[in-house]
Amino acid sequence: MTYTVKEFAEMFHTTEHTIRYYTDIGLLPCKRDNGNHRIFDETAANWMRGITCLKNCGMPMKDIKKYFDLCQLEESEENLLARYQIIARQHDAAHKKVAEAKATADYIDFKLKHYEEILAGRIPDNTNPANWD
Amino acid sequence: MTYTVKEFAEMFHTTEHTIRYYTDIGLLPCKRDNGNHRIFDETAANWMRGITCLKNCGMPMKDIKKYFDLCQLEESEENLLARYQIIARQHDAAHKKVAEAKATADYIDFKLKHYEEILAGRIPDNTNPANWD
DNA sequence: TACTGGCTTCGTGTAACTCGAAGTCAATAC
DNA sequence: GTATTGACTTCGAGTTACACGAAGCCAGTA
Repeated sequence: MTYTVKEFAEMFHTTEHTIRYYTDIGLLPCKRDNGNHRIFDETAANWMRGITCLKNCGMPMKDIKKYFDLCQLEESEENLLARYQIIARQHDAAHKKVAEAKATADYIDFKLKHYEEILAGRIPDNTNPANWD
Repeated sequence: MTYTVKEFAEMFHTTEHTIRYYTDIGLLPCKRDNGNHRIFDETAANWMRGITCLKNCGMPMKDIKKYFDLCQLEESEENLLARYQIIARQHDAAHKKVAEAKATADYIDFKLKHYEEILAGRIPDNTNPANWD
C-alpha cells in the first residue's frame, strides 16, 4: 500500500506543504514514482507517527531529526541508551502537556459557564471589570 | 501589589522578552514608573491568565487581541454574544488539545516501555526495523 | 568617578511552516 | 493532434511568535 502526498497529508491531518517540507529537510523518507512524484509507504507512516508525537511534546524539528538519525545508525549500547534518554525526557514533557491542556480546558469551561449565566440573565454583565470576560 | 517585568515573567513561566513583546503589541496593559520601567498589577495578571489560556488553545495572537478589544468596548448584546461565541469555539479547541496530549502521552509511554524491555534484555533491539524505535 | 545591575528601545535572526508563481507531465476532451 | 485539466513539481518570498544582541539610560554602591 502506497500513498500520494495528498493522501498522506490527509492521513495525518496536515497539509501537502508540510509533508513536502518534511521530506525536503530529510525528516521523512520517501521514494519517487516514474513521474518524480513522492510516494509514501507504511514505513513512512510509522516515521510520521513518531514525528507527530515528538512534535506534540514540543520537541524542535532539529532534535527530532537527530533522534531519527540515531535510529538509522548501526546498533550499539550508547546509541540505544541515547535514544532511551531522549524518549524519557519527552515522556516528562508529554505528561506536563497533558496537565497544561487540562488546566486550560478547566479555565475555559469556567469562563464559558460564566458567559452562560450572564446570557441567562442570572448574573449581571459586569460582575468583575478587572477580569477579562 | 505590583510587579516588574522580571517578576511578571517568572509568575507566568515565560521570558522578559515575551512580556515586553506583549506590551508592545498592545495585548498586555502596563503602566510605567518614574524611570519609564514597565509595572504590572493584578489586572494585568488577570489579562495574562486569559492570554495564556487562549494561546494554549491554539488561538493566534491577532484573534486574542480582537477578543480583548471586544472586552474593552462598551457593553452590548452583540458584543456579549460575540465574546461568548469565541469562548465556545475555544472550548472545543481546548478539549481537543487534551485528547491529543493524552494520545501523545500514551504513545510515548508505550515507546518508553519498549526501550525498558530492550535495556532489560527481555526483547532484542531490532524487534521491528520498519518502525521507529 | 567609575562601575555595576537592571531596565530601555530597536533592529535583526529563527523555526516551522505557509503561500503563490511558474513549470512538468500524464490523462482525458474535443 | 492539440488543448485543457489536474495533480504534482521546485523555488523563493512571506508570516507568526517570539529570541537575541547591541547600545543607551539611570539609580545605587565602591
